[in-house]
Amino acid sequence: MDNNLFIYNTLSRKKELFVPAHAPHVGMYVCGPTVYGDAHLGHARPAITFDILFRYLTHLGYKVRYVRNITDVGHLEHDADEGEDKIAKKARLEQLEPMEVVQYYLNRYHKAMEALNVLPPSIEPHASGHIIEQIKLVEEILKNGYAYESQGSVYFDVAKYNKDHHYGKLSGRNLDDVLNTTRELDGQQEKHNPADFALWKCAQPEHIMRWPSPWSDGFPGWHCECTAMGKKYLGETFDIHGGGMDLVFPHHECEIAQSVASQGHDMVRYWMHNNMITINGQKMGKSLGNFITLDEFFTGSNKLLAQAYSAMTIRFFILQAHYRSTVDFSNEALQAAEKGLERLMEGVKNLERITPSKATSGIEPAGLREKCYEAMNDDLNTPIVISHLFDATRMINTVIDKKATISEADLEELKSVFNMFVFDILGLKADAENNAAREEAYGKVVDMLLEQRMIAKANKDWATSDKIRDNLAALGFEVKDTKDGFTWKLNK
RNA sequence: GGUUCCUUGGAUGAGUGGCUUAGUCAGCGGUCUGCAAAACCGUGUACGGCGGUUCGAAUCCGCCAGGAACCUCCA
Repeated sequence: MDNNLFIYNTLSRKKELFVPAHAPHVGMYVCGPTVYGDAHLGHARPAITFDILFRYLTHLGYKVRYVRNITDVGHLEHDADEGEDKIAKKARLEQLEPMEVVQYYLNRYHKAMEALNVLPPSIEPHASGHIIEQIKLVEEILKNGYAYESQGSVYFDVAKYNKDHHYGKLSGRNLDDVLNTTRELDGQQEKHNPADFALWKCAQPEHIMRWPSPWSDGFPGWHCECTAMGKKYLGETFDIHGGGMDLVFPHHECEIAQSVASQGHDMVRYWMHNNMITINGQKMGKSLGNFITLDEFFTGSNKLLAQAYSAMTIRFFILQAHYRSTVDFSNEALQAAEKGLERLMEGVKNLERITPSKATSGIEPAGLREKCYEAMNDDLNTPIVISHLFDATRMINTVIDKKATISEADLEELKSVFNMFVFDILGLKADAENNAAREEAYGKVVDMLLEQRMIAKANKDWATSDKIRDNLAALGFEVKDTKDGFTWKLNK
């Protein structure tokens, strides 16, 4: 399982050679969505980023267990410990069972992920299905003296922990900074210290989602689920933990503290974080209200959108930026991505139309595979991979134009590299046609018209010929003349 | 205010000491075509500002300006 994959570890702030603890097995945990609303463009970023990692590690021959959780309890609004549970609030507003809310949005999330060609994870555990594991985690932390009970709730004792370990090592903070900047909020008199976070919350009488525990009927703190479920499915130590950069503090910092406090050491070897998608230079997010849902992109039903964008355009758009850079949404950028993707996919199709020659001349197809691997190994540099594929696309088109030739061996190599990187690793695909049969029928009509046009052309009846072509163009059919006939395609 | 980070051509977006500063989109010129389209070829006064280190900096260091994320839930 030799490889030279370097990934950026948030913990060390450096690119590190990836060496799994138990090769060929790789354990990978990624924070999934809180399912109380439709997924938006921002949610596509980690899903696609870690989909690429999942695909690439699998491609390299690792046996990857990829866990992506579903947060369906314990995620509070407004502030860490006193707000209303997000799921419960939505349920109350829509008069549904909380689990109905969860199921509804989870189904829609899965549908969006499928459209984006994001592979399903190996395990997708729900927080609400792991209450027992979370209670056990809290008990261990209590036993080790890093937590205290207060009025039925249990809090993590950050000050105590920080005496023995460094609270803030992931986010680069020290406890004094945290203390100086933690807001004083109402109802925090239960805590010894404002920086302490809840491990278990005693439920108020009106709270629907509640479970019995040694301390009270209540629910687990948000940070517990990932620690408990990561350990359950990936063990005390696993390789990769991913998520959005906005989760570094406090969520992932607290996860580390919980792991260390319960088992004496951190679970995670490589922490990876994707950057944000911005809109007008600002983070796209639920609380800011400036988000566009994925469905809205697919249908174009949002005032900010000039048109609909296919799921593959979204995927390609995201992959054209490195995952640790912010990427700014704009119609112009998405339209550029749409055209670029079309060019690339056209190149893939053209590959099948090439007739190989005896020798390769005029182009230089060698080394493409290595260059693509090199880019992937450099912290998943997908924009560079794509640029290499575009270079190869130009070669393909040159051969198609009969301005260069390619040998059978080189052609096979190009096909192999394209299939591997475009489809298997980058996970791109041709956008599916919905009503294929109907389109086929329309296509035949277009063929018929174009046959007529061929006749007109043979008669040098340019007026008729142009009229057919122009009328088709007006309907969105783009006609291309070839040496011995024609091809056409429908634009949108 | 604290912590972390960013600022590259018309739009995006890679690159972190020297080799031609990727690629995509848009623009311009050309080849091809009956004319187009597509494709191909060519084309761009880009590295926030000011200093410093260096034989050499977009790339390292300092200061300044502007912006962002986190510090409360957020992918």
